[in-house]
Amino acid sequence: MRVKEGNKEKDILEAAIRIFAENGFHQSKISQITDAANVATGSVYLYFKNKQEILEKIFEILWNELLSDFESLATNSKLTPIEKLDGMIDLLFDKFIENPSLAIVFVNEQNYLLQQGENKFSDYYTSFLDKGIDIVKSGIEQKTLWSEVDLTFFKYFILGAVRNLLHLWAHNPEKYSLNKIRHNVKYLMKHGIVE
Amino acid sequence: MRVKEGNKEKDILEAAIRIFAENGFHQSKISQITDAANVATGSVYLYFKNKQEILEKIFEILWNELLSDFESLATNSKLTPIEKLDGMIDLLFDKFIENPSLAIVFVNEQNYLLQQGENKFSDYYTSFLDKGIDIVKSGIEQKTLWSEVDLTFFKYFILGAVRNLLHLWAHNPEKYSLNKIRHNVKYLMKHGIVE
DNA sequence: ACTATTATTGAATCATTATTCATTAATAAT
DNA sequence: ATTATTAATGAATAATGATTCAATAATAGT
Repeated sequence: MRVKEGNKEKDILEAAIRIFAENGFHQSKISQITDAANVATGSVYLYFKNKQEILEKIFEILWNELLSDFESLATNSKLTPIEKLDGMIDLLFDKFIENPSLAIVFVNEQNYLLQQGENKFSDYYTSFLDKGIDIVKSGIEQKTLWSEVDLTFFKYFILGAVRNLLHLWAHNPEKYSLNKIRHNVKYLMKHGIVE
Repeated sequence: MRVKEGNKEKDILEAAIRIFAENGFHQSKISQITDAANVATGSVYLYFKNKQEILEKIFEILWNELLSDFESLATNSKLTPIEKLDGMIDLLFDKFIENPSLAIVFVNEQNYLLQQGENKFSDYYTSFLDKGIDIVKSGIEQKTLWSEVDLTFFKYFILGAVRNLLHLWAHNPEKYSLNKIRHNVKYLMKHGIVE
C-alpha cells in the first residue's frame, strides 16, 4: 500500500498559521494555504473537516501547551505569587517568540472562536484566566500582594494589555524587543504609570 | 419628484452596527442588515459602494467624534496631566455607554480595518494614541507623573487593557457596571496591582 | 510482476451572497 | 392631470471560493 509522503497535516497547519496571520481567517483562501503548504486542494479535506477546523486545531494545540505550562508554574511551591505572575507573562511571551504569526492568529481570531459557541474554547480561556486569579488571591492572603482593584477586572485588564503588546511585536518582531516589552508589562502590572 | 422617505442611510448604519456586533463583520449578510433596517436589499447600494464601506463609515463617524472630544480635553489648560489621562478614559467609556454594540464593533473590527491599508484609519489611530502620549510627556516634564516605562509600550498596554474591558462590558452591559470598570482602569493605570 | 490498499490530486461542482438593474413608486413642478 | 425626476425595490445575475470525488499514484505484500 501507499505510504504517507511526509507530514502533510503539519505542513497544512504551519502554512495556515502564516496565511491566517497575513490575511485574517476569513480573507484566507484554501488555495492560498495549499499553495503555501505545497499540497493539493483536496488534501486539506483528508486531514480537516473544513476550513474552520484548521483554525480550531491551531488553537487547540496552542491552548493545551499553554495550559500545561501554566499548570506546572502555578503548582510550583518554591515561587512567590509575584514570581508566579511574572512567570505567567514569561510563559506567554516565550510561547510566541519563535512564531510571531501564531501570536497574530491568537490575538486576532480568539474572539471569533469564542463567539462560535464551541465551548471547548471558552473552557480553555476561563481555566487560563482563573489560574492567574488564584495566584493573585494567594498573594493577597499571604500579604505579599494587595490591591484596591476587583480581580475580575484585573484579569481582563492585564490580558488585554498583553494581547495588544503581543500584536504590536508580532507585526514587527525586528523593531521591538520582546524582552523589553515583557519587562515593561511586568512593571506596569505591578506599579502603574505614577510610580 | 419623489422625496426621501426618511433617513435610510442612518437606518442602515444603525442596523449594521447591531448585526456586525452580533455576528462579526465577515459573517454578517447584507440581507440581515436590510431586514433589520427595514429597507430593500438594493437600497444599501444607493448609500454605500459596498459592504466594506458600511463598516468604514461606522468607524469614520466614531473616530471623528472621539478625536474632536480628545482634542478639547488635551488643550484644556485647567487640567493636570493626571486629570487629562483620567478624562481620556472617561471619554472613551462615555462614547460607548449608550451603545454597547458599537463598542463590540470597535473592538473586534479595528485590527481588520487597520490591516486593509486604508491609511485614513491608521492616521486616526496614531493621532489618538499620540494625544495620550503628549499628555504623559507633559506630566513627566512637570514632575506630576513619572515612570520607569517606555511610553510606546505604555500606550499599547493601556489601550489593549481598555479595549478588552470594553469588550467584556459590551457583551454583558447588565452584569458589569461601566463605572466600576472605569474606576478600576484608572487605578490600575496609575498604581498597578502591588500597591 | 501483480494486486490490494491507502494517499494524493485538482478539475468540476455546489452553495453562498454580494451586487446589479429593470421595474415600480412617490412626489414636485408645470 | 400630466410629466419629469428621483427614491426604492427585490428578483436575477455573477463571482467567489469551499468542498467533493473520480481518477491517478505510490508502495507493501504476495
